[in-house]
Amino acid sequence: MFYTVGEAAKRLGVAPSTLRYYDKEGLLPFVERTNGGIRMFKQSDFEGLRLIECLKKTGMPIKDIKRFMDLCSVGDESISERLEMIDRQRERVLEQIEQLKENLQILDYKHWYYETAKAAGTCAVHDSLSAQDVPSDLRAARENLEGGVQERAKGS
Amino acid sequence: MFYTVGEAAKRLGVAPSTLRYYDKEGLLPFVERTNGGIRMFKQSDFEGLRLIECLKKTGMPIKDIKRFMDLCSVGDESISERLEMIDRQRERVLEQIEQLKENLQILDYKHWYYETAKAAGTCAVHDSLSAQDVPSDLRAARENLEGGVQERAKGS
DNA sequence: TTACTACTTAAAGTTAACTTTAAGTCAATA
DNA sequence: TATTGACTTAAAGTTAACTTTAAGTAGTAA
Repeated sequence: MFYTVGEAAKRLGVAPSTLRYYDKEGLLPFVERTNGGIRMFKQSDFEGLRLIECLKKTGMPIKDIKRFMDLCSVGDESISERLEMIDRQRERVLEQIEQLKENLQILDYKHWYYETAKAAGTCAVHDSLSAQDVPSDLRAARENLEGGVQERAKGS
Repeated sequence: MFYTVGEAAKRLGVAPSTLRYYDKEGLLPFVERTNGGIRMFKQSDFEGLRLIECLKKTGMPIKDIKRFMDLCSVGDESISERLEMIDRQRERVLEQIEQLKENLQILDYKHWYYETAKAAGTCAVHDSLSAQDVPSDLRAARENLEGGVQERAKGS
């Protein structure tokens, strides 16, 4: 029912040194030790580790994750603050997704750009193309990419 | 019609040292200089910079961005390879979005968890709750978070 | 011509998040 | 009891992406 640091690391797909580092940074106050000082990860510890993974993957720095874990340790009096941290992180994730979607549009435009150039054998094919030659769902991204400041004279 | 490094940095919302660093790393081969050696950013340079921003924000390392810029410099013979790089990056972005959405679900569950705990004044309220007490759209996230390995005896 | 501000480079410094190393300990097996 | 492999800590090393510093140059305004 218990895992050593190596077994826990394998189960989580991280290096043992990573778990020791997290422990040293105070992210794993819930992990107990044997008399000999060896860490014993129990089933329920993996729930905390899964949350840490979630916070890390959504860009929360180690220090802030430690803050959250400290709040968990003090008990019920910190519920409101924990809720606030979760809500702030949720909003950051929504922003990240929006940002990625916007950048995805630019990559979609570039995909079309190079597909078209590849078919023509040269990027110069785009010199004679205007907005209506660009697939409608990519026009906004093209504007975004090119700054939309000035219109290039076509066919000149 | 030209920008110094400081003006370009301001327009892009980055530090001048960042643009100098990018230039040193070979990301800005298109930026020209005055006789005196001062960088002159022209309108069209901002298109390249916008693409660099896109690649950076989607997690591409500086080295790979340099690779892409080098490909741009060689001309039409590198179109296919540039297309491949764009396509690979597109897929990474789709993966990132999926990952973020999954982690968002966990945060949504935690939001509900702490809202409920806050209302009850204690996290212990969750000890007496079972799967059907969890909003249906959050059950999957709860399973994900708790590993779903074992069912806790209720009310014991 | 003298200030003055922003520019230049090279090199060193910073930060986050690990990873590696060194020296030693624990626990199970031959 | 001795060996083996995984564990322990502290401290140093790594990497990416900048930022800062130092020493000097460019270009403009008085």
